[in-house]
Amino acid sequence: MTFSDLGLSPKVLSAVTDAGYTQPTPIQAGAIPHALLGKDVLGIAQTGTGKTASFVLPMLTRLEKGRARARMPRTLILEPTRELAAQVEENFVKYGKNHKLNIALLIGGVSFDEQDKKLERGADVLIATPGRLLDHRERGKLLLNGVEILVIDEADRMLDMGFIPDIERICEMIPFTRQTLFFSATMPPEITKLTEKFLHAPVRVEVSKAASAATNITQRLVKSGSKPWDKRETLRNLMKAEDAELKNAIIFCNRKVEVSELFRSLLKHDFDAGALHGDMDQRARMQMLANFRDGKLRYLVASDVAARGLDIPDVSHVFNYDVPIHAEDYVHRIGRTGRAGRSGKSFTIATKSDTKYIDAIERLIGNKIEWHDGDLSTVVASEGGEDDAPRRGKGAPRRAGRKDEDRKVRGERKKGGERRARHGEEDASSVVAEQEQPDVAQTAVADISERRARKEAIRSENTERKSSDRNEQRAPERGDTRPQRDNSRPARHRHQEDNDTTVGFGDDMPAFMRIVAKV
DNA sequence: AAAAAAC
Repeated sequence: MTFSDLGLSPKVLSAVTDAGYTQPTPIQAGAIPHALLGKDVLGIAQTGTGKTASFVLPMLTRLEKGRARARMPRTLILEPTRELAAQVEENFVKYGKNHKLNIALLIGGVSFDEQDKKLERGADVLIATPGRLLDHRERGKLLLNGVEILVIDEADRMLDMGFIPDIERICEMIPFTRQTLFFSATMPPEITKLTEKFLHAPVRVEVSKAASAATNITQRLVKSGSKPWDKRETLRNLMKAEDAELKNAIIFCNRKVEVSELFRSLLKHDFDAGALHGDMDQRARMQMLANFRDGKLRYLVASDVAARGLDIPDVSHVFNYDVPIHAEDYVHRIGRTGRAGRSGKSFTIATKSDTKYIDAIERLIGNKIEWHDGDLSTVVASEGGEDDAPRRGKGAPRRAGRKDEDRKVRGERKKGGERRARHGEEDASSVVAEQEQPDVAQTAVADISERRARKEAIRSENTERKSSDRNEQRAPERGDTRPQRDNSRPARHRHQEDNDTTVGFGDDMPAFMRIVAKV
């Protein structure tokens, strides 16, 4: 079976060939012929199975006929996260290089202006996260009754994220005559109900994933004391020990604050690290990811926003700074390494309180994970020692110093207990970034949240001048999860970083995918 | 014990 057997147009085939692919993955072989015939498809597949191309390629073929009208996109792809949406856009650019298509990416955290312009011009392909899409519609900038093909991607994840009501609303805005391509890794009852409601006689294409994680990933548990400084020290030792083998690594934390804390700590220890989590402003998110992909950053500290779907080829190591609470996340996280049949290594830092989560993970993958250097019974409670601490006065008692340091690493945020406004994203910080690094502010997208933040900053300056906490919070800080430290590098447009292994097929096909393809 | 997503 080759791509030329699937019925794709010459333009699409040529782009696929240029990208170096000849053999479709099971999901592609199963879905593409039906999608080309205009049938609804229910694809049950994980990310990394070549799922994206299984809708991008037939859509491109079908889009060759007809033209888009202003504000009336011809196709719509819904994605749960901004990064995934951007990644799908990259795929359209890559495989649509022989087409003249207008592609619009509607995601939060960036300016409306550019998105409006693209809608106005008429989008052949509209890729969106649900919130921003609905926002545009409510502003009257978008009509969905011209949509011919609707793609709902990662439906089960949308369910986890509470997007289903939004998805239903959007589905109801699009004519019945549309074609719907629906993808989900799992089929919980809510998702089945959704497919019954919105799909018409779908062809079911299922790629079963082996229950256990790929065998080319070496997995180890690493014992650690449970205090943050213990865990950071454990991690650093591990990173140093693996240095020779380590090309690049993603370090997963369970919480966004932990991402920030660990990131700052690693910087302090001169590790070449970036950070990625959902409360960072969009420019910083994009830039961190691009820099990591380009090899400008060796380590990426991330929340589970990076656990699924994101295509970062050739990560040599995954470290779980925290044991994931949901066993499934473990499989997704370590699946960021060992791609393309390469070998990968994953280390999971475990403390005494993690045992029940480890048990659940081992049950899910059907295997015991080996301990790297003895199990938790040999762990000693932490007392004193050096961590991130810069030099302190001699007299300072060690324990207190540690805690003090820990708070320092955590940043001033802890002090005032102030909480950042939810929708201001990283609020005033982007203003700081702008003042400090005008070059980036110029090249970066004009960010509406930045303008809001600026207003917010001015207002709080007027009303809360007395509060030193407040002022401190706005002070520039090197070790923040915000873009400051990378601002010296010009922002690159996402189209320029053309990873040639964006879709999980060809030589990037994980072993588990070859197992079954039921059509 | 979390994360994600509009402003």
